[in-house]
Amino acid sequence: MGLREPLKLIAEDCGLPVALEAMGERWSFMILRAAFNRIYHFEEFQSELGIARNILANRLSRLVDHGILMRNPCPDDRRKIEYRLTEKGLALLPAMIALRQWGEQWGSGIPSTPVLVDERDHQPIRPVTIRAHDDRVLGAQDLCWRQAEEIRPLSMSREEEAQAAE
Amino acid sequence: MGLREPLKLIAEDCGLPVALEAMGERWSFMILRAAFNRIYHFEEFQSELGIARNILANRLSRLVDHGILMRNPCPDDRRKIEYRLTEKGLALLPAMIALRQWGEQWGSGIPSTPVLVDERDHQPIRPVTIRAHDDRVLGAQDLCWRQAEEIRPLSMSREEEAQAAE
DNA sequence: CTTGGTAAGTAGTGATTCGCAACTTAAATC
DNA sequence: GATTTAAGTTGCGAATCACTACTTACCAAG
Repeated sequence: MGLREPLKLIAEDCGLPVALEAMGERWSFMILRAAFNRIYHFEEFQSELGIARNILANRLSRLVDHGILMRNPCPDDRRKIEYRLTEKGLALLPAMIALRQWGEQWGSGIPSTPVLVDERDHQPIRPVTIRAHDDRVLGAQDLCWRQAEEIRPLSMSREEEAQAAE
Repeated sequence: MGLREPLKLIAEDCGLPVALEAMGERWSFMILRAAFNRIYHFEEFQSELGIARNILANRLSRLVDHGILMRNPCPDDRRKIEYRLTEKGLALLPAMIALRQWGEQWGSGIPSTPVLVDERDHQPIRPVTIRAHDDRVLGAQDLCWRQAEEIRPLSMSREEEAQAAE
């Protein structure tokens, strides 16, 4: 039977299945990207993405159910509904940018214009990387797993000590 | 007809559709995660993930086709085949970690043990963030789009100037 | 207040994919 | 030679996807 088991039940030690449960379907990330690009209404999503209407309705509902989008009826035109990113939805930006940058760099090498830049000085953003607590950039070979109990704080800064003491 | 158009044809200005074309299917990220966790063989993936065998075979082939995994017959046991991450596959680590961290933080708030730590000092890694060229952390409101031509270098370091002059 | 148009969503219909189990092939092991 | 193991492949029913057409609620013009 195609009764698909939620992915999050498979490896609960990890947040990845939880994230995929919410965002792992075919159009979810494209809808999220559109929402970041100030697309707010059903018809806008539909014409922007070319997605089938029933699928779009289903995805938007799912994203709302997962608390990634919020559904606000427009006060000025009560036919219209605005889908807006919640805080939880906005928090997906690093994941989306990381995916996007990977696609740019490794997928058929498109220079990809327009470029995403820092609004303050209009310089391109850096590639998204894994960072150690002291901001060193880490690769896959620099990482390993530890139980939470094994982690011991070493050489806190003043700020961090003050924060930890709360 | 369900003849699904590749997502990358829809918005070519962006690497996201390209990334989703390769990694957007149901099990792809779970397989990638397993590969990062030193799962290399078909039967290991199968028992680790509980995925159907035909789907697993299909996904592994697709990931190999996309250059994310490489398929190496084992010299010692010629029945066995090792699926190993390529450089392109390893480059997905930031995207995967970003997704994982989002799932941890926003999905039912699991503390998530074991924790991913820096191998050098066994301290937990930082949350993945968007960074400006000078390493400032940026949020969604700090970003905007620019044409590549509009970007002008300002205040290069010696190294960057030397690199740009090549 | 009726007609036309727009926004959002639903229903119907095939094509495709998914999930499960059983089967196949080739190589290693007993 | 017989059995076991690794890596798939095949067949089938269920779920999902995509396309089109239809519906409902609302706004706007005449």
